[in-house]
Amino acid sequence: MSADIDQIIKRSQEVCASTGNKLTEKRKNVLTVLLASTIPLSAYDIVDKYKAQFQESLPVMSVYRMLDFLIQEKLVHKLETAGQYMSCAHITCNHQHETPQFLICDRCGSVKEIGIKKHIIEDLERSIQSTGFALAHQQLELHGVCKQCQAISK
Amino acid sequence: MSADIDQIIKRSQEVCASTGNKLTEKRKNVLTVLLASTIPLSAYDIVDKYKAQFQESLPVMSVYRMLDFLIQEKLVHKLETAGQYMSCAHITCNHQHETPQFLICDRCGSVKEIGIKKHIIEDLERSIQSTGFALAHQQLELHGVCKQCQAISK
DNA sequence: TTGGATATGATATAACATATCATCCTTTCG
DNA sequence: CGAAAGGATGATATGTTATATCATATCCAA
Repeated sequence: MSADIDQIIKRSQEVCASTGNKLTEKRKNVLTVLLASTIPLSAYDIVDKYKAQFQESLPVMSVYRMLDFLIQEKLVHKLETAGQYMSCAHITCNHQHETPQFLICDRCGSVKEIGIKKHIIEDLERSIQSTGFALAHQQLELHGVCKQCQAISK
Repeated sequence: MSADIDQIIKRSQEVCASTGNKLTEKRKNVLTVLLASTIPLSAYDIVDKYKAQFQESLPVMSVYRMLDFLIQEKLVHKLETAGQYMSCAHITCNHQHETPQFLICDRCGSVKEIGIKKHIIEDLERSIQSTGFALAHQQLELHGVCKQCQAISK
């Protein structure tokens, strides 16, 4: 485990402790698998990587439960448009989480998580207000082509 | 078929003709099923409704193909976060389509399609520009609770 | 009328997700 | 200490969304 990942895990344990929950060995391992990946993974991808990395087979049911837990602790995001999961890019940040905005490359599958500007969200909310709709978990998933893939196709 | 739906279908036929394509009987029926629904439907939902409405069984494979066609003609939208489909609320409008923005009620499943303000999209694009990412099909799916459901829960 | 293009059918399977009941492990409290 | 309770995980089955592939049918143009 790289020093970086080690540090993020340590911070994750603190996050869980602060909510009165436990980052068990297996939950920690699932998070580690996600941290080690440059692209988001499906629950079934995680089963495979987990087996390769830890020589231990995990039922997909358990992976889903552990993902639910990690999402609840805000250590992991689910990409709804892809049915995939990725670790939060800001686990070690102390500041409050902004509304996450994901730039999903439809060519290579990489995803960049950027914070969305507050005033854009505010504009969006204002634009919605007249309809009486109450926004829930705000998360924007934007599809396109990343810089690297654009360079390649030229 | 209601007069409203009848008119939308007529307009849809013109749209297809203008792109050199045909709104066949079955494609028209699939669109009719979607137009008649107040909530978005999955491909499998459409199979069921189609059977009830037209006394004819359609393979789900065909439904997916027809949906692909209708989406290409911009008569139908796919909600990526839900795996469901709905007819475009603006088929009979002549103006150019704005970036669609969907307000999805997580309680009752209803979806409201509203046009997003141009300046918000421009802000979003500017916010993304620095990363070198090229946006593709722009569509925002926002989850929350609609006005009616808020009223009920009070 | 025939031949190519487009549309649809049939079958199989992949990929993502949940329901349910059983088992195991830890914590707590008498 | 030891049993009860609650949380975490395992095992099995099944539901839901989507695609691959090959076959058949329909339509239009040369």
